[in-house]
Amino acid sequence: MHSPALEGNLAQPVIRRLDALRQLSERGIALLQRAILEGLQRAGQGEDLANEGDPVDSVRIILSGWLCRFKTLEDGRRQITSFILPGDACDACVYLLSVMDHSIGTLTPVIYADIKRPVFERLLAADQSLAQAFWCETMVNSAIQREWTVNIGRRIALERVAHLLCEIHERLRPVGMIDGDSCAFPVTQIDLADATGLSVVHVNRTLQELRASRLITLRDRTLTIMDLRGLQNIALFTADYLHTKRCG
Amino acid sequence: MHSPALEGNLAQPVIRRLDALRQLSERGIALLQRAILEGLQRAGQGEDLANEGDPVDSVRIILSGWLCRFKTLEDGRRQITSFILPGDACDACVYLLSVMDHSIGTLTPVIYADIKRPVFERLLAADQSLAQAFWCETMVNSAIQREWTVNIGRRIALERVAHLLCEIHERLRPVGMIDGDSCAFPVTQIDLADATGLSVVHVNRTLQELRASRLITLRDRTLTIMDLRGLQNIALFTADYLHTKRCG
DNA sequence: CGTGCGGTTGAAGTAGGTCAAAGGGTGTGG
DNA sequence: CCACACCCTTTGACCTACTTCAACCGCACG
Repeated sequence: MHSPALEGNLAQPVIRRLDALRQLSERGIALLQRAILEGLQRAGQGEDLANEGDPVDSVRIILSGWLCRFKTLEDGRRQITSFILPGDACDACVYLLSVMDHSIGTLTPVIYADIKRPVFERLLAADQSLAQAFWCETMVNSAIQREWTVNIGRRIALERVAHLLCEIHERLRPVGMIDGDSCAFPVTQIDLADATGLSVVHVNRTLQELRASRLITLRDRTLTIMDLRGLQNIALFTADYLHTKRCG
Repeated sequence: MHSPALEGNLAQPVIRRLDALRQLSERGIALLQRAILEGLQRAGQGEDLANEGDPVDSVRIILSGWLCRFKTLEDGRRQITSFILPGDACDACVYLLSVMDHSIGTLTPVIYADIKRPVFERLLAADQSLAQAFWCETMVNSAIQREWTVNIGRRIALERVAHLLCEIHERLRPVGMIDGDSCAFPVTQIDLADATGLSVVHVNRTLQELRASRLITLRDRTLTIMDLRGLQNIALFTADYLHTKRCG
């Protein structure tokens, strides 16, 4: 686990993700890679990396594993506001706000880099392409959050679940986590319900409908999209909001 | 309208907003004020300032008037994803994405400053406090968007509408647009429905319920919150996510 | 071998949607 | 100055997509 080769691989998803948004300079890549290796951390499944109210003083970059942001109402109702996938920088900039207004929990074991704020700021100052890539990432996250608002506000259950699956599929691709038409999908139906604003029971029935329509298979934490076009159609999905083209 | 005094006043909401997030330097204020005055624009009510797919090459800072961001599905369903209030910088950073993934429409006549990207970037480079304030603003907007996800996903109609009213009230305060317990509220029930993910009919009945509970008055585009604590209670509202304390 | 979690099923209830029509205010054109 | 049109609001009746409750199943794990 501590051979240079393996460690180099660890940073791959992040670099792929950022480089897809904004071409990184060689120097930027090297600096980033070093910062990542110096801040390596692990967390188990079902842990909360941060809670509402916590002070924020570092940036976390996810190297492997899935997480989710969520908020909980006083009476226990829970809403997942986004999924954080390998290569995502969670809180690249949230730290500007000093205090967490939401929580972050792991859905799987996770390997991440914890980069202290001053280190991160030096990183951005040292390489313009890195700074721009991180800002782009932040803006894409905002765009995703807007789309979730639309999804939950105006799509019916079937469209809503389908849309979420399309989004995750599309986001996993650039970081190389799609294998054919399948991908890991470590999200329980409970999580899916909390992410879509539906009840577990209804998510269950909705998934069955998607399966019955031969659009997807979802078993043993593996999602297979059998008919991507079909799924996108019923989801009213267009990938524009993910801004996968290079920006800036 | 073109006396220096009046023009100075125009920029007030923006400066108050940004300064509340991150104390601005004298120099920063002066630079910002100049950039604003050089880019003054107007728009009428019901105009779209930008549409999905449009290229983005400037930042708009709202000096007076209300706008909303929204997305429309193919079949006409519409979701407002946020309200843009006086003092807000719409797209302070969205321009990084090059293409709009949503539209922006006016709810009232609007006065705004259109600042071209290179000018804006020079502004940020010239004064650190301005740069930080704008980034903070962007992060607060993300936080608001997350809360909307929670609102629409997990709150019932009554809570949801109440929460939206609380939020707007709270956001108008720092820019000095609250008069006692009243404020302008140029949002139709149609808009309210599109913002909350409800139907117009149900928004209407929900408002009546809030009125019957003597929590609010809403007539002639004026909102009066008669019992703020009560409204916040049923909305499960806490202002934390608005990060009104200085940050950074 | 129990215990607990996630998934599945059925039955019954309800929050909120849809449809349709009517009322009030305002602006416009004849 | 009236009439008409348009937009927003309001109301009533009916409908349904989704929730809730409750139970059961299968599987992994201690």
